[in-house]
Amino acid sequence: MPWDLNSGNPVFVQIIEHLQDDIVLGIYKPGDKLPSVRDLATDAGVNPNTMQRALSTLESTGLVHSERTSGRFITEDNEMIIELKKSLVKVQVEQFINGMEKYGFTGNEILELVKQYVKK
Amino acid sequence: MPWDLNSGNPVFVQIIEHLQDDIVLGIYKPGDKLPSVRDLATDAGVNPNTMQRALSTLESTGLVHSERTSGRFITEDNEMIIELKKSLVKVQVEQFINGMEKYGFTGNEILELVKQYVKK
DNA sequence: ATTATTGTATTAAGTGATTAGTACAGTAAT
DNA sequence: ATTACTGTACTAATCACTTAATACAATAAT
Repeated sequence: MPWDLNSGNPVFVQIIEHLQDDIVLGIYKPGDKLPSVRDLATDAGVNPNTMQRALSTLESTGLVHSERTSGRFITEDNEMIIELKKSLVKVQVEQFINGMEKYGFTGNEILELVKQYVKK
Repeated sequence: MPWDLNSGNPVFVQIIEHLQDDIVLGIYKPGDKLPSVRDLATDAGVNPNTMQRALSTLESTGLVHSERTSGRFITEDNEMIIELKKSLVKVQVEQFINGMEKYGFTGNEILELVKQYVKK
């Protein structure tokens, strides 16, 4: 049985995740105009091509859209953003629990662990 | 401020993680002989060179060691394995909680979320 | 009108990871 | 002794990602 070897994280993917987080966290709000590709690239410390790739890929999800020459904007669909957050949280929690169960921890043991680490 | 863009996961790194998990889970026990580089490569579905790279890298941690021509073996130091497991668990829990807190969840909310997902 | 800014497109080069193929020397099994 | 297996070494080719540099057309700002 082949192992699972599909967690490569290229920079442009990490950029997408970063932008998704910013949107979900409300740093960018529905309808907001994003900084230009070039400015974002400078902020992130990456090549404009890489930022362009991240943005145009992110675009295919509908979360952002570009107005050819006036800029790029966050979706006005607040429900989409809320759903994205739910989805991101769900994935993160499930991955965590799966990982812990793989190590042999029971549900209660996982809860105890989280309790311990939360109190710091 | 530059973004944090350092989570690339090449295959040989994922192999290391996979092997660490197998050791921590007791699939390989202290002193056990590992399958040959070529067999492991076939198992994993990767090139022998890639497996060799993963193994020789893992070697530098002391978790495994090679006897030139007779094979490669898991450390007999059981304490090292226990410590590795603790460390892996700690990293996973902390990363999870940090991620959740970034999304604005409080300690109690995180616990509630875990509780929900654990019961499935 | 002129200028700056926008997203987008294109070509080229460089880098790291991976695969492929081959080879060598030492040990184990027979 | 012979054979098979072991880790290891080496070169070459390929691929995806990234960077670099440049260019174009449409809009915004002046």
